[in-house]
Amino acid sequence: MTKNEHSKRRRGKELEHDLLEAAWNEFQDKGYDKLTMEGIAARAETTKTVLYRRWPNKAIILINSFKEFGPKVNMDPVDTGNLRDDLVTMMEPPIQLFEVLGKEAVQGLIADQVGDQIYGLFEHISGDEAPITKIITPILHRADERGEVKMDNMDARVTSLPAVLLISTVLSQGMLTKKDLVDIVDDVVMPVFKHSLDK
Amino acid sequence: MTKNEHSKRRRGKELEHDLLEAAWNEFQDKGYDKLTMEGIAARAETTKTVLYRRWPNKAIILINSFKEFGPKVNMDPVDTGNLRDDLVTMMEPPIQLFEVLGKEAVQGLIADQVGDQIYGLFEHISGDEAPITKIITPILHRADERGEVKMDNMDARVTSLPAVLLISTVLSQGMLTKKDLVDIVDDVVMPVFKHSLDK
DNA sequence: TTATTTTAGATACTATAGTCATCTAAAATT
DNA sequence: AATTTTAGATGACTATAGTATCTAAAATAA
Repeated sequence: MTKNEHSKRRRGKELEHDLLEAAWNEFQDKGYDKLTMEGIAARAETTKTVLYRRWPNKAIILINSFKEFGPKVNMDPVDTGNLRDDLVTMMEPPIQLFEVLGKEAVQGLIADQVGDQIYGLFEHISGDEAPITKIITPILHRADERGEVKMDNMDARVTSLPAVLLISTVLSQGMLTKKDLVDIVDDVVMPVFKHSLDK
Repeated sequence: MTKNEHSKRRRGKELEHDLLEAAWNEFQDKGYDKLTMEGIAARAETTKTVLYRRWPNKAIILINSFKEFGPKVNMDPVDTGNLRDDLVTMMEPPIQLFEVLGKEAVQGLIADQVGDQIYGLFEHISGDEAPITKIITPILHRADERGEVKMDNMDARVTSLPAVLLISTVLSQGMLTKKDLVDIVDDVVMPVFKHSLDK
């Protein structure tokens, strides 16, 4: 044994905690592009093998470390009384996320194919459903009761539209502002959702 | 000189042609995931540096080799007389593209950040405009003249919607069928485009 | 307490991306 | 024909991802 001579060998939850903490600190110091498996392992005083045993790549590690060590982003259930404002409100937390993680990381995460897990960063969501589905479903239910939409006529392509447009905005602009949200909702999402009434 | 003893040193267009041909053949043999810069260079009897001098990565090389050596996908200007059918027709060529390149390659190209160049595969498009813009603009002009839309009220987010939805469908399903096109147009794009009339 | 099982840790390895310095052939210019 | 310029050829190099294998510590079962 060459390094770490005095410390006990860590295991299980304790080790996992230390690994994710190292990943989070490494990300803060280096940024997403310079975040490497080697770097994380070195900071945690272990080796890549230990990381790969748990997570398949740095995108997944960062997501998990964010859940443990990142700032808590408030994602309370929304109920403004009308669909349009519910949607805008629902889409605000990702802005905070971009502020915390930065453009480079968010684009990196999307490029690394974990864009659809971005909503999963806000809370622990159980089951196999996409996080966006879990969040939008109660909003649409209430809108349906008020007669604003007809859920029976809305499929996954339609209900996932807010997430799809958030992601494509970030990819094309490297940015996400409040105005983007409002435009997405007013110019695209609302017309599509309303269309569910005339079928 | 160790290899290639008998052939003249190639240059300029001739060399570029050979490199792209090697890339296309290599892609046909190995598939996108196993396509490597080394492999392409070896097949062209040269080295990676020669490739990197021209193109930054394998995604861009494949796109360029497709333009030279891939099958020609018909992308005639569309004019069915109504917006809805123009849109569906406009979106059909990508299906052929997926048939030729395969799921792995298309997802790879999108992951490698060149998804927005997919429409550029159908023809030589000049200028800095996104290819999708060039294709959809005349369609929207005619629709505007017929009173089906109001172009003044449509921004880039709206006009790029067909391309965004094609890409997100491929990413989420790894597939693109005629039914997808029809649903995209009828359930999403048309309601959004029509909405430009009431502002 | 001892034997067994599990899993962390260390080392070495392969594959690929991408860069760099240098050499040299071929084209362009004088 | 001689010289200069351009750009292709080459091998070496670094960085990182990801894997395979072996050793040893900790947990557990006996």
